[in-house]
Amino acid sequence: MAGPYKWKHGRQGFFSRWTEPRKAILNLLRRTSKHMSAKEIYTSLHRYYPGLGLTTVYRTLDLLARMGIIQKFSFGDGQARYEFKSNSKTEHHHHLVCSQCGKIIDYTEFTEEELKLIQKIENTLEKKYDFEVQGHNIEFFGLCKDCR
Amino acid sequence: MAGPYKWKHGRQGFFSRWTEPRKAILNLLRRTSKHMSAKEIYTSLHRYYPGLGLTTVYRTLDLLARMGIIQKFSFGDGQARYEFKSNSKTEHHHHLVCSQCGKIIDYTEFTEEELKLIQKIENTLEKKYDFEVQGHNIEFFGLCKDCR
DNA sequence: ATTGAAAATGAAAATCATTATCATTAATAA
DNA sequence: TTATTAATGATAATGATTTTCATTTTCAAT
Ligand SMILES: [Mn+2]
Ligand SMILES: [Mn+2]
Ligand SMILES: [Zn+2]
Ligand SMILES: [Zn+2]
Repeated sequence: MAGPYKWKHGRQGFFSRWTEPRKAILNLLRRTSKHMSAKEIYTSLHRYYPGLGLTTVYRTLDLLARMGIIQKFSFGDGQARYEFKSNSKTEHHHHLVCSQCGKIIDYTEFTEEELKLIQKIENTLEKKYDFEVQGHNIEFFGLCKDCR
Repeated sequence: MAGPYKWKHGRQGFFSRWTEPRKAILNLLRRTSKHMSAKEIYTSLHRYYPGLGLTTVYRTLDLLARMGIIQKFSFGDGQARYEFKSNSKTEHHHHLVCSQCGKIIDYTEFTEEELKLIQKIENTLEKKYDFEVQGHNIEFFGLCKDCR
């Protein structure tokens, strides 16, 4: 009896095969500027990959999120939304969410002041609450141009 | 045939009767420091109000949120959570969310610097995006003391 | 006190996003 | 090739929230 099989494991042992569905889903999120839900991703890709199933979309999104490649958000409209997570700090951004129509606007204009303060706050929190800060979600909600 | 009936309308025309279930739900949220879900509120109150239905809890939470008395949150654990919204600025707070166990910690220690900067950012956003800011959600996520 | 319109309620059914099952297919080390 | 595991997708199950609908409650007008 042979010993256990060995696999070329994918990045960080999260998966072992970089398949078509996975590529397609990540590429879509890479390209789009939208904050897409699983259903939207499925509908968008199903056109080119008729075999693709919604289950695989959910599984892949979970996988990519666990790997830290994409970020999952709950904006409060009942479905999770995802976006590609750039590793460059300059592309980090926050959100403006219209509480009327649900539109989401990316907000990227950070001042030095802002960046420093956030860093300072995170340090304070780590000490005060013995909490390891991994990231933050900052959103401003209100009424967008069209919903005023 | 008499003309249309006239009603003493409740605050801002959102409702017309300040009933027992409504009082009970608001009072619970007023007292607790937790961030409770509809189900949790239902379970907690059902003990004292055996007639209370989960549907009424959902309806009342929606009502109170629309009135601006409570705030609805989506922390990403699959169910909405609610908390009483103090009108005093000193009680405004942000959240630390443990991505492992879901624990939510209120964070209230704001510096002058922090408050001013947030105000400044909101003003910038209003102009730049023609967006009427009504509030913000700021959360830091990571690992709590027990989950490190 | 009685009446009748409208509001509020709760049980049950419906909806909708997400997850679990399971049988099938694809990939690949041996 | 073959044996073994990974990946997939159809389907069923789950769980939170909403909708429907029949009943009860409230209250202004009589
Ligand atoms: Mn974004
Ligand atoms: Mn809180
Ligand atoms: Zn809008
Ligand atoms: Zn924790």
